[in-house]
Amino acid sequence: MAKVTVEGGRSVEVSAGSPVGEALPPDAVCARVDGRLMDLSWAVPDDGEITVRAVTAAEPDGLHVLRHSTAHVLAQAVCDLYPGAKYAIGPPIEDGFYYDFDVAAAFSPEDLEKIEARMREIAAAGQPFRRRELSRDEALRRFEDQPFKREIIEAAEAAEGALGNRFAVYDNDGWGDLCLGPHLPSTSRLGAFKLLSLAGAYWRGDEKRPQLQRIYGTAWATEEDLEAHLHRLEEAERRDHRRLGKQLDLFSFPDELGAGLLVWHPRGGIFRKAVEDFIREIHMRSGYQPVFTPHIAKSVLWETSGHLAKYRDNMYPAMHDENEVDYYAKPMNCPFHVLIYKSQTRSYRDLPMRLFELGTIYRHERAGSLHGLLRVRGGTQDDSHIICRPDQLVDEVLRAFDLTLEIHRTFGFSDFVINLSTKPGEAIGEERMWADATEYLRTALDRSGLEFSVAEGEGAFYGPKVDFHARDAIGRLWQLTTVQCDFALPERFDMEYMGEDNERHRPVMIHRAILGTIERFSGVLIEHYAGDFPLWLAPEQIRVIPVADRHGEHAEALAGRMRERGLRAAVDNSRERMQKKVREAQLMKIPYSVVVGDRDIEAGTIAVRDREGHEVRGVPPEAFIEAAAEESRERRVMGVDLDGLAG
RNA sequence: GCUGGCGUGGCGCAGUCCGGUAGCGCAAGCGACUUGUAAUCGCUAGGUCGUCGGUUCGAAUCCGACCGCCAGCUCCA
Repeated sequence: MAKVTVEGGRSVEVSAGSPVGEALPPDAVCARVDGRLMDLSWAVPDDGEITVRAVTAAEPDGLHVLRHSTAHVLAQAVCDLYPGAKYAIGPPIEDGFYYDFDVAAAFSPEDLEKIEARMREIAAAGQPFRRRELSRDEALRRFEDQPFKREIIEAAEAAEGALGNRFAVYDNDGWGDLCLGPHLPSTSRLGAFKLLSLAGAYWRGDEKRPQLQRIYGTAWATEEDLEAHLHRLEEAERRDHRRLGKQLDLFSFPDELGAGLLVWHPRGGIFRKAVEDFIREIHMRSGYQPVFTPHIAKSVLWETSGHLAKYRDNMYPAMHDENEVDYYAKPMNCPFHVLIYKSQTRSYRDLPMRLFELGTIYRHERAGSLHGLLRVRGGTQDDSHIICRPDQLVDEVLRAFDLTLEIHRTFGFSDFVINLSTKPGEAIGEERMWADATEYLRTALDRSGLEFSVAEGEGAFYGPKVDFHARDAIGRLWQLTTVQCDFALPERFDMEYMGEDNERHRPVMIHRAILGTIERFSGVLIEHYAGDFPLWLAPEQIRVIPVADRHGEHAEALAGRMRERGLRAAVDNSRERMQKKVREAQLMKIPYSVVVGDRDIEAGTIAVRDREGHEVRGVPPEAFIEAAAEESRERRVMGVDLDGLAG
């Protein structure tokens, strides 16, 4: 006999060797024993007492198991329907799971329906997942015709002699998969699932290895959870900046320009200018100096900087000019800023020098990684290089953090995930520099009191960095800010300053971009606000709508007064009905619509409507104009209280 | 870059499987209506069907290349 104590519950006596599941409530999907997740069928050892915790699909670990088992059933269904299919790996992922296959013909969306239907049959059949442990040889024999499984077995053994050379196999109804587990007790316990998409994926993520077909799915404990997730996907779709960019007439990517290259339309231009004006203003206020640099430079600059050696894959090919040297479009602004620094002998009194530029860069990103504004080939960074003495570095990094938080707060972001990224495989500079630079950043982070985690090997090729990821309105994280520490470029460019001791010293450099690129940041803002920009960012802030043609002149006068107060106001004088104009203004997500007709002209009032459809009549025009001008000037995220204006 | 899917007036789509030289809605222009909070009615114009090449009596439709877009290629039994 053995005694099983269920955490937060009672103790049960069970006979030795009986499944731990017998002691657990029926909604358990697996058990946590000594911190390890085990199948419900795991046999209780006969001697002692154990404490176990029931894990249900309502908690992350349980959901993970549920998704893992769903992936397993996906592979089973594929093997049923496509004899000879080779199956590779199928882990649970955030919100779902995937499984990679090698099958003769490409899957089509119709195949997904068939596969999903087969999965439902398997679920309905209630097949138990049975765990067995095999020796290496047995396992190899068991997966004789499954090359990916064989490779996993061989690699696992080479790596760690996993499980002491025992390999777990989960079988249900004759079909089995190599898997550490745990799994659900039965396919009948699968939750609500749906196959979502198809994609290619390299075996082991290596582009030199065979490309497999990946099927993505999502799985949840309940139908309601699944519905909620599908709803979130729709919500993300509704916010898609590429769709909104078109709808709001902000920008476009004409084919004629080339992939990843865009033009900003007038409405997008106003929006972008609002972003840039703010960014310039706050940088000037924070002790940065504006600089301007060209878009191309001779190859020698990129040789010195190390870009041709380490960053060439991301650069556009050279421009050849007969009888002249090659030129390259710049993928970064740093070398130019270095040249500005080096234009004269610098004193320790000149430091820190904070050079700021909205610098346009060109990067030949892989064709398949381009994604609207979020990944472009030509973009403009809010780029700064802070050149300082080593003893100033920590303070300068802290100042950069402060500026980062202030800027993001203004744009409506307040929740961040922060990473300290360390030396990558491809890097320049001595080990010593890397260690020092990383230590400075860590010190600054510690002093800032910000929470952070370390991302090994994720640094830039010239130095370690701190990245800020902002959480948006629907909980997604976006990498925006990067603050990078660089001891290498000052060395390469032989940057110096005269110290107090009348000796030459080497400065250090901080690279930092707070928004990242204006393009990418704009994409994030569009998705964050779903196009409903705060007033100060809205291309058209107020649309004045005359009820009938005869009110046009009055509307124009009103809009004129708004413009005098610095507001971006326009009159809709198209020959449409007023209702149509209201609809139009709302579809264009214009923050405020102002309607004027006979009654207003007579009473000297206006009717104000926000883009959510909230409407207030009888508002004194000056009160509204004043409130809106203030909202815009102060770059508020929240709109004015319309009800408070009604007098 | 790779795998799969897609590309038809400014925008959103049908037509492509089973070749016979294009259709709808919105937007645009014109006319009528002059309207109080999410689409008034009518008329008109607009497309060498991404590009180039091939097959065919004939290609939006079939084949090839290229360009562009979309999903993924990071999560490692």
